[in-house]
Amino acid sequence: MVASVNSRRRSRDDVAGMALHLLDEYGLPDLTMRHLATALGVQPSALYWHFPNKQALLAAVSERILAPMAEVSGDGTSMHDAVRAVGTRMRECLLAHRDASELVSSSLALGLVSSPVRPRLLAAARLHGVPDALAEVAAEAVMHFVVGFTFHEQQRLAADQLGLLPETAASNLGEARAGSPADADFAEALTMIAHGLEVSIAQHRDVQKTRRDELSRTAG
Amino acid sequence: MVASVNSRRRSRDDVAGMALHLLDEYGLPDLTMRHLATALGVQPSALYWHFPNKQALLAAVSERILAPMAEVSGDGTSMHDAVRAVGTRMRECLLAHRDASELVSSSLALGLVSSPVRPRLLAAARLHGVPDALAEVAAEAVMHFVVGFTFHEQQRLAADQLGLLPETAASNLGEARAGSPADADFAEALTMIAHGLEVSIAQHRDVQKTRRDELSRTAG
DNA sequence: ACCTGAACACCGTTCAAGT
DNA sequence: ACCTGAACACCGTTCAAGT
Repeated sequence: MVASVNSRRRSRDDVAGMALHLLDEYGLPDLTMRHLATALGVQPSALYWHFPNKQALLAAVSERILAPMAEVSGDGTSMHDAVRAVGTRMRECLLAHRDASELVSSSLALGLVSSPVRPRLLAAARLHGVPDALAEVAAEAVMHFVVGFTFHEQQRLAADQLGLLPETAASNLGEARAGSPADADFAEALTMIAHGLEVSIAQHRDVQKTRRDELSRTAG
Repeated sequence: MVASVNSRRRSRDDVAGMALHLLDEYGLPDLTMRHLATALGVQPSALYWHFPNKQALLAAVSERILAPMAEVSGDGTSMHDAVRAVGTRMRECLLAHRDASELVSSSLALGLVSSPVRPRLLAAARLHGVPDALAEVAAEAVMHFVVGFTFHEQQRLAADQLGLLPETAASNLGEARAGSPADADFAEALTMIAHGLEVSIAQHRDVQKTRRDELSRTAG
């Protein structure tokens, strides 16, 4: 059923690629070393030549899922926009693959994959003269919110697809449509976090200014 | 090694209680139906009289972990304080038990346990005349941030305990000390979210006022 | 009402040995 | 360098049968 069961040797990338394919097709619970090996036309033990263990394999898959994050940068008009752009993009990455948020959440928590939010928010901060420390705090808030929100969202989607809902039904179409209510909730909460960052920046500037004033007063 | 292997019948609560005990003692990966049964002096299949499956059992454990949330209420001086109080309390609940955030995260995502943040923030909102919708959005942001942050924090702790760190070492003592750097990061990010809520509230009030003004203008 | 015994259908991982 | 074959030490869950 799945292609490439011929006798050619597999590369590390082939393995990760097939794993991502199986993830989309059958979901995380069925992404087992044994199924993956079968799909590649190989014995399960063969996978351990390419990856030391399953978690390492899943980390490689996580990196593929987050790859499109490279395309977004915080070069917007403000930190506010950067937070929204990066957060929105990350949710898109996670929604693009089945069970991706659960997978990425664990890779991130285990430290096997680095935050895709942090470097982009740091870059934006430097562009706008905002201290790194504030960007780091915002990056944590954004990343955890996005992963948590999308995890919740995706788990509900998976439950729906198993036909566990009573009335409203699976809202048809596996793909999340553009105007979903979750979209609005997500956007609102993300905006709230962005607002919080702006307040923190303003407070920081106030403190700086007060310090300067005191300094010039004692000096003058 | 673990008590209560006598012949008395077990209640649902006994099972959940022992599960929480095993969680603290051996961690989530070793919290298996078989280990739990052994600790209770019972066959694995016996557990399925008390719970339909493992996830339901884990949901019961999650509820025990979150039980202390009942003690906190949003009756502080402001919404800002309510957000901080509830968020801080939730993190304390999760840090009080090994691997608790991973466990609770999945129960929450599966919808087997309801948000402990939502009702408390809603209560606070009513007290302060803030619309429910804003409290709901804030509740989502706070909950996901807290769970995500603490998940990350706890996973690092678990890794440390397995002696996987090179230098700084496991910062001794399994218990998280009061002055940990994670505490400060957490507090800062939570404050940022609280600030964001305040901005959203202010914006809402502005919109309301503008509407009232326009109304009285067209009416007068 | 609560539990046993036995089975079913799986897992991830290791490791000597092959090519 | 890359993979096979076979095993090890596990899982969650079901279900007839017992008391």
